[in-house]
Amino acid sequence: MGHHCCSKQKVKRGLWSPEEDDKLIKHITNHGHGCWSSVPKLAGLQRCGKSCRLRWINYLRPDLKRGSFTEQEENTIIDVHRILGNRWAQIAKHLPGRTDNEVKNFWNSCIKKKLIAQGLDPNTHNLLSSNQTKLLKNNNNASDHDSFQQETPPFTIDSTSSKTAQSHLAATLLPCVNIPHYDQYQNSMIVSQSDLMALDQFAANCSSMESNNVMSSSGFGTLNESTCMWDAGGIELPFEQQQKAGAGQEADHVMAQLNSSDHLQNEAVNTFDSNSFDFDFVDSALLPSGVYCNVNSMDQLAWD
DNA sequence: AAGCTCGTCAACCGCACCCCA
DNA sequence: GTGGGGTGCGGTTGACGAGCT
Repeated sequence: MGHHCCSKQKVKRGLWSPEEDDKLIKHITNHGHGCWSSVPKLAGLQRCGKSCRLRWINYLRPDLKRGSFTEQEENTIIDVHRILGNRWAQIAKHLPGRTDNEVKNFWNSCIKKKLIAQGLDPNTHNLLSSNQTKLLKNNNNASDHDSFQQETPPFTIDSTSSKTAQSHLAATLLPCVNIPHYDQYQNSMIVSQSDLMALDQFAANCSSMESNNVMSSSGFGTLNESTCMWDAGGIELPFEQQQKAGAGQEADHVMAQLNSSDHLQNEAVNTFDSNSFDFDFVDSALLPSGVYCNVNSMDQLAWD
């Protein structure tokens, strides 16, 4: 079945020969691609326009970067994917010289496995249960864990969410504070049962939040879905609790940032169970990766 | 050496969107 | 408003090579 753009003509399919590449390069160099459907005829190729376009974009374009992905590129992909999901073209825009196809292949063949190996759901970036991890390792296929995605929609929790959705925040919190540079922190991601319970309690207490609060690689934030922009300090932690936990200067800085937005603070403070949350854990989990203090390119992204 | 399995990646397919007549 | 052509995008396929038995 050919493309509608070339259904009337006899077209060649499959791998491109060097001669075909030459013809396409010469044509586009001399004339530009213009209307892709007319390129094969003008370039003397027995291909459809769509195939020419793909070949040019994914392989022949002069500004393409070759070689394997760098660690920095890998981290960027993970960070952007956490926010955008499988929007490969958007992700590729943050990696100069890389194509959506390249990013997608790299994700499916490499990153996905790494995340699963670390017990993270590659779709949601949430911490997987041991059962889910086993399942994903056995069936390393995106379609196999769609069910997880449906049960745990990524990163969103709002005032209308069910208790299940709210407690999803707890599951979201853990991986998000560690993922950003998972290769650096994978060995330090030690989470006790009591921490998990405390987080769950924290999530349960956040029942009156407004808007959609999400976790970014840069820490707590609020994603305005209509604008796709981040607001700082979407989730507020009570100041006295940080003090009680003995958080130091960095925590002060954090709280100063958080307190600058009192949007949710009062409700969070009012509903927070001061005895059930381990701030030492939050402190140790957040601050080492500089999640509050560094406003990096990922923040800029949300935003785009 | 031959056959098999698995991973990678180029290419294809089908759908959605945009633009224009 | 609408239909058709062109384009972009994400999911999927299949060829190919490396490693293993």
